[in-house]
Amino acid sequence: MHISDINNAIRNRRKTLSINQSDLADLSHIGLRTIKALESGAANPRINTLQKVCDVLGLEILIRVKGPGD
Amino acid sequence: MHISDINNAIRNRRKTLSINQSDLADLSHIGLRTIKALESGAANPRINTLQKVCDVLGLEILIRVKGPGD
DNA sequence: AATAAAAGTGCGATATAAAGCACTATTCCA
DNA sequence: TGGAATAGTGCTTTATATCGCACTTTTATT
Repeated sequence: MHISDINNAIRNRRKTLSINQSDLADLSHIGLRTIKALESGAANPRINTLQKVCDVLGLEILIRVKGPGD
Repeated sequence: MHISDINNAIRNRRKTLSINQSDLADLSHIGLRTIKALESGAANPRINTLQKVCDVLGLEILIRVKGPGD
């Protein structure tokens, strides 16, 4: 899962967990408006914002050296 | 490499490539002041900013479901 | 030790993420 | 198909990332 698909990753994971945007907003202490922006792709979020949402969803963000076959 | 170690990941990778902060700033089209903030840890960068720097350094940002053993 | 190169930091200006609010659009059941 | 739940969007305000500039501190080289 590449970072350019943040919005889909988050949405898919949220749906897998069967919660709505409002729940995710509350659980992650992020404004609903921001969650909406995140999922609709109209966002360039700060890393902390992304991190908070990922924490709630059981997702992790990694940074690593790109391999030859990517 | 977890996201909380962004600064170290970037610094280590930059040193591996033997370039200085000023070079990295130019190559990634990010202000030197921002690169400095990034590496010194005094930053909550936007994902695009991080992405640009990672592109130059041959790093990739991933998002994935957290495994049981993390 | 002296100098140069590289990195860290304070400040002010600007751009924009994040927020709430109000409203519209879509989805989904009964 | 009508109503309820959920999701998307425009607006304004507030918080803060990003920027350049100037300066200090640290590190490296001779």
